Amino acid sequence: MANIQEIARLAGVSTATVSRVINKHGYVSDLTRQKVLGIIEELDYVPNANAISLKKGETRQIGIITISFSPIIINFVRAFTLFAEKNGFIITLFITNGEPEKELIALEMLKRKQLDAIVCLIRSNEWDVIESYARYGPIVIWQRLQNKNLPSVFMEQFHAYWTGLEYLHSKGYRKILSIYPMSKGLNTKERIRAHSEFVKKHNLMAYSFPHFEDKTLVRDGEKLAKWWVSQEVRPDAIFCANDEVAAGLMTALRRLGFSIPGDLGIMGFDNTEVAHLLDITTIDYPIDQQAENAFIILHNKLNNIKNKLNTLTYRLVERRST
Amino acid sequence: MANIQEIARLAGVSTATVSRVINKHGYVSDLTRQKVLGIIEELDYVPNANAISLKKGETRQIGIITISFSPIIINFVRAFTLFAEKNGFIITLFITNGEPEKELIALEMLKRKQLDAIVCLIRSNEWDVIESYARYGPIVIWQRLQNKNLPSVFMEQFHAYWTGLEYLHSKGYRKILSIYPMSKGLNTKERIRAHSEFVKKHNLMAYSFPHFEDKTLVRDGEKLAKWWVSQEVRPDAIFCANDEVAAGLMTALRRLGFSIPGDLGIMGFDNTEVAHLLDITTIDYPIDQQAENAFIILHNKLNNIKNKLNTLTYRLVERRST
DNA sequence: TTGTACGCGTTATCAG
DNA sequence: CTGATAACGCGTACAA
Repeated sequence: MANIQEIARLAGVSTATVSRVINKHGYVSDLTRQKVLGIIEELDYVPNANAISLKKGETRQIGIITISFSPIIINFVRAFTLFAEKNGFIITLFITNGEPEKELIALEMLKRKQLDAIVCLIRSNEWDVIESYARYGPIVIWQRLQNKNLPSVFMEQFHAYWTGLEYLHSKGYRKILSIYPMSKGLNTKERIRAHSEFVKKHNLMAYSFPHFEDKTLVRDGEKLAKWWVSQEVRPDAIFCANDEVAAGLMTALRRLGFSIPGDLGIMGFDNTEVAHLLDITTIDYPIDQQAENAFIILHNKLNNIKNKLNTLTYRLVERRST
Repeated sequence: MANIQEIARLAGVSTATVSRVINKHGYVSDLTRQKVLGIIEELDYVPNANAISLKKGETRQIGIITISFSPIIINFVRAFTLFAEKNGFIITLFITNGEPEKELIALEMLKRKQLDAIVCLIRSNEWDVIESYARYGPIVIWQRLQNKNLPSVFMEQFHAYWTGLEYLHSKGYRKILSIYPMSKGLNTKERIRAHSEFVKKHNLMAYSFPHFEDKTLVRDGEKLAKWWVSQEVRPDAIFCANDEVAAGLMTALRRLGFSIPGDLGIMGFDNTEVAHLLDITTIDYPIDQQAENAFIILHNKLNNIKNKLNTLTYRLVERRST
């Protein structure tokens, strides 16, 4: 396959000139530029990416690690990809299925200079393992974490959750059940804290329900519907871990003939598409801006600059499920 | 960061020796090997992947292109990744969302030598565009296609589908409705052909239903349930485009109080996990072997060898939905 | 405006 | 068993 030297030879110029034409650096006369471009066209020449990477010490590839896909993850990836591509980066996806070795492949690629940076959405290895790779290139985390080597774009959820609870209270709900996402996550802890302080503040200790954690799927919501139906004393509102759970819960109950919000108030979290579709009250959680922040952090580290991050703000979106 | 020269200097040997130690080529005395390995360990050295790629003219990275995820695609990717990793390749996923430019990113990476080969599961560009990249490296296709530059691992579906239909007939079903997957696909055409010949053979022209295409999701199956309920003259069996549609259909109908297979026989296709889970009769479609074949084809082309492909065989899996 | 020459980090050939 | 050294293909001072 043709290389830069062949182009140079055929165009009757030096490789430096060809390089200048390709990269639009420095001065090249129009005549030689045309000449060179002609040959490039003719030979269908493209620069060898590996040579460039070796020379520049960067691949302009960023890896994104996740265990699997959920709507909010897809949104994050989509948004991040947009920003990255605008800046000439390519995204490589690593779906680990929870296997630590798969995650290590990405981490090793960072170490071996095949990746310039990594975004870790949902990890499979212990934090200290991931942290040990931070010296090889910037790694940004999505989950909440306090670690000076692993910046995180998490958004504090206590107040957002509190806002949701207060809203439900203002609508007259008193027997409120909270459904929590991943049990190991700090966000879950924050929500639990918000809920228990809320219960204390309004003196709602009397209404206690089982503790539901690790509920993040539509199916979880559907199962929840069965549970709700089977209860003697039912919650009058359920604040779901995310919009998917809320959607599963709502559709399952309606299918069984119950009325939402007549029989039960339902609230989601994240404001993903399904919440819009099914008219579910939810908390808008600015995932696009988190993705942009993730990119800005990496970009800053890569270029030793200090562009400002977006300040993230949640927002209650009132719809017709409450 | 440390490079091979520094290791050589510190170990008091030449870079050639260090390279030999790393790659386990040729002869190195135990003593110097230990010495070199010690320094490598000490400096936490890893070879720079870009330099190796440049030198060897290969990256040992294979790209997989798909529009999005479905269970069967996930299975393919999982299986392919297994074979690839066993042979020292890394997989990069390109999820295009149907945008041709995203697909072009992968294709361009092949051209620029960042990818050694590509598997195209579901394309977004026209075939001739994809074909024009075949000169830069092996590309294997999943969908059915006749093209000498683009080998395909598709599996002929006419007989498999025919087998399914004959099975339904043997169980006494006469009013059989077929649901088809992607309308543009050749597989759909094959299935339509099988169905119409089947109808002719058994003289079932009297029972005709609307034509359903592009049904591949659980949701599609659920909608189908509504349609079925609303009909005056109902099919007595539905041969679904895949297991997901079958699953959606079955669960929705059971939820409405119908009995499967009492009121309706349901048959899936692919034999993915959900068919096992819900006990759905289906056609086992050996996706793992297709994935392995895809890898074998690429591997053969890359190394100019001729390993044999698996011969693919479908199989009817009788369960309790018919 | 253009060319020369070196270095990026490896592997592999050839000589010792 | 080990060491020089020439590629691999490109970008870029520095010189002209």
